[in-house]
This record gives sequence, C-alpha cells and structure tokens, in this order.
Amino acid sequence: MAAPATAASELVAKGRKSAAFLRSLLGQQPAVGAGAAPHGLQDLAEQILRCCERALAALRAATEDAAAASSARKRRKPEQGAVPTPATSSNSKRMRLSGGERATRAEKRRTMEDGFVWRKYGQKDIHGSKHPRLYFRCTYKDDHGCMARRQVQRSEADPSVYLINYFGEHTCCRGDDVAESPAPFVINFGASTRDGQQLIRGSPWSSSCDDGGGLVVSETSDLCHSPEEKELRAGMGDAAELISEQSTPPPVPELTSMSSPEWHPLDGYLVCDDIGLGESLFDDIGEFAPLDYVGLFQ
DNA sequence: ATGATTTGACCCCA
DNA sequence: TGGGGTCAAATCAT
Repeated sequence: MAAPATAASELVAKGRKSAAFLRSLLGQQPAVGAGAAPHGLQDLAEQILRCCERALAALRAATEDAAAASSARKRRKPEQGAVPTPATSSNSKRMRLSGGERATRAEKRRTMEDGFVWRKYGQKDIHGSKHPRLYFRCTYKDDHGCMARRQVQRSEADPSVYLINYFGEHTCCRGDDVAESPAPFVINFGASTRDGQQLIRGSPWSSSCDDGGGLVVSETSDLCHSPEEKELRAGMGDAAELISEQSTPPPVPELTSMSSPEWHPLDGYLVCDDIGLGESLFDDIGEFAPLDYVGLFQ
C-alpha cells in the first residue's frame, strides 16, 4: 500500500493514543458537580477509541487486500503454467482483450456491490455452459470515457454463485450517488476471488447503485455452512475456493427489490466481514451510509 | 422523453 | 471456421 495509507494509519494511531489518554484522564477525575456527566464523557472517549481501532483495522485490511491483489496480479500469467479452472477455461480465449488489456482481479472484497454503476450491454450463450454470460460496462463510459467492464456468469456448479471478471480501470471514480456516500463498508455475499474472478453468491443484477438497483439480502443467515456451499466447495474444486472467513451473518432487512428473470431474492445472502471487530455489523449501520448503497472499494 | 435492457448481427481471433 | 465480445436497433421501464 502507498505512503498515504501509512500516514493515515499513523494519524489514526495517534488519535487512538489521544483517545486512550483522554479516557484515562476522565477515569482518574473525581466526579465533578452533580450536573456533570463524567460517564457521558467517558463513553465519548470510548467511542472515539473504538472508532480509531476500527479505522486502523480497516486500514490494515486495505493494506492486506492491496498486497494480495498485487501478488495476484503478479501471478497472472495465464498462458504460462496457470492451470485454467473450469470457469476460466471457457473464458480463456477472450481473457485478453483487443488492446492487449488483461482481465484484472477486482480489488474489492467479495461483495456483489462494487460501488460502481454498471450498464448491461450484451449477453451471450457460452459454448458448453448452461448459463449465458452477461456483459456490463461502466455507466459513465460515455460521460467520462470510463472503460471499465465486467463479465458475469453463473457458476455451473452452483447457480447461486456468479463468476465475475473485471476488465479495465475505472476512470470515472463512481456514480455521484455513490460518491456522496460516506465510508462504505463491506457486505460480503459469500463470494470469493481466484485468478481474476469473483465468486458471487447473489445476483449480477445489482448493476446499479441507485435506488433502482439496490441490494436484496436474504433473511437466511446460515449460508456459511449450508449444504449448498459445502457442495459448491467440493464441486468447484480447483475452479473456486470459497473463502470462509465470514462471521455469523445477522438477520438483515430486505432493502429493495430487484427485477430479473433469474433473480431469486433468496439466492442472495449477506455475510459480514470482520469490520466490526467482533460486533455485529449492523450495530453500526447508522454511522455509515444509508443502505441503499453499500459497497467496498479497494 | 429518456435511459436501460434485450437480442440478433457483425467482427475478431485462435 | 467457430466461439466469444461488442455494437446497435428495437423494445421496455420509469
């Protein structure tokens, strides 16, 4: 990760120290007047401390992600020695694009919502695959010349899993609605990444971050250990390796509906990452963005 | 009216 | 030459 992140990390660490000091000071202070609220102040100090700790954890996670993505990129020499997975083998022919451009692994966590607004521009039945491949490009291609694209295809082994390939870099930043969102956080759909692909349990139809393309999350919460997932793990073999780092997903509300011929709301799951340092992610929802947009950026 | 999606056609490349 | 990626007109949704 770059120097700015290190600097941010140091600053947050300083803030954390200050908050800890403040807390200890408040703890030493005898109760002042009857009207004073030392507990409230202590709570405030605690809160600041917790925020700093979370920020540090997030920065650490981002650093690790960047490192992982970077090593994944280094590893990406598809023609040399890489064992093509069943999922990629059908893609292999066109993984290299016209300009010599390569598929890049999405540098985001395993979330369906990646914070960008996608427009579907094509769909193709793939030879030997039961499910068509869907082609999306950034909505801001015309506005900002953003050439980012993604391909989404249902897994053969588990139709509730989507394999996603990303191509090109976003030069548009994000949609305005997204840009307004403060501190996005992770909604993990139980997807995983491998060799430029993401496995997404959910729907590819969340191609928009605006109110029309929100997120449907199931109230089902035991995905992590579902028979389907075990079967998928076994069935995907080399093709995909589901990362099982999820914490226990809390029940979550249904946010919006998505219309799609193939989209079944119960296919989508919400699995929280460890952003809450052991707490429920949704304890903190109020502190973050409205849930009509959730996502994570690298 | 405008923007998004669908889908057949076309192009490129292995 | 066949399969995959993209284009663009038609259609749909808001």
